[in-house]
Amino acid sequence: MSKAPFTAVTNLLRAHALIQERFAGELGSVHGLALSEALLLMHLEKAPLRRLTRVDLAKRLHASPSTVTRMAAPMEKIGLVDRQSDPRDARLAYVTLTEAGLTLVADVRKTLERRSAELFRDRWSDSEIATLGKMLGRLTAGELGDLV
Amino acid sequence: MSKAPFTAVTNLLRAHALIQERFAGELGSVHGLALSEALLLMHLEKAPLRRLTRVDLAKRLHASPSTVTRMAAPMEKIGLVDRQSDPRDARLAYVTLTEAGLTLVADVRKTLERRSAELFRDRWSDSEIATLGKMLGRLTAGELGDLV
DNA sequence: GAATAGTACTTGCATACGCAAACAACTGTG
DNA sequence: CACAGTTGTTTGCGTATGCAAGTACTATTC
Repeated sequence: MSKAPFTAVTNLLRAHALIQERFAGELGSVHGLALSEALLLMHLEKAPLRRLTRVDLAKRLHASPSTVTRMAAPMEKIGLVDRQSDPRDARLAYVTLTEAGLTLVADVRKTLERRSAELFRDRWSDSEIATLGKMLGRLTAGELGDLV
Repeated sequence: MSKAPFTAVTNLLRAHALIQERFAGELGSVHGLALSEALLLMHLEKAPLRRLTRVDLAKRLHASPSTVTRMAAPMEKIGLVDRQSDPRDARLAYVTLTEAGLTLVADVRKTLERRSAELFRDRWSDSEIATLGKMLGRLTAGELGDLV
């Protein structure tokens, strides 16, 4: 009965907290966004027609639909996203990326990519980083919404 | 300019969400605890004298001292932890693990270890799990408070 | 030893979030 | 077509959390 799985899980929890700390500050001060808002924009960027319904967004963000509704409201107010309805299904309310949102998300992505690289800057080889990414990806295989 | 670091980070965020989902439910229904409360108890279990000040706990939990204060209150009410003051420094208010807390945390640990093992059950060799744990540990090297 | 600076804890306030309920619209079955 | 069940969205409510300010105590500096 090894404790390796438990070690991996607790270390993952700590690594997650580290990422939150390192990323949230710059994201907020430079782009005025929370990490969760940045993720929302990046999911839209990757989606066909650059739009997703609230429930699809919720699945990708691992959040509840109500959270997405409330996150989208202020982002719509400042013009990063827009609301579209579907002529076939009047229940659907797409969150769509605006031009301003598209511009911002490109910058945000650059910030996040740079911070991610800094996270591994010391003592990590390229192949180690790739291995880590693949292993973590295997844990969540089958989920939708890749951001890269 | 590779995107491997960014891939690793986003996959880690997803893996974290997966763990939250998988662990929170059973932890709540079986032991009546939130994951954060379980982590608090496990940190106390590992600490010398099985006690920590609120700021030390906050560092280990990556939370604010006020959060620890508010987390400890109900756990003190149900007898899992106790409050001790330091005769040398009257500012300090240790959170100490009670006997009941010690008993509970042993069960909680078993639950978490079992769930952790299940997370890797398919398609993971022992050495892969160990490698993943070591890599994640390297990211947070230098932090205090190992839970294993 | 008195003043200043730093540390530990608590509390008021604002924010973020999930759940459950309400509502609207779609789907399928008879 | 009618009606029951399902799905998408919103909103009310309770909870969790961080920040900033306040309080109490300790450490430092002169």
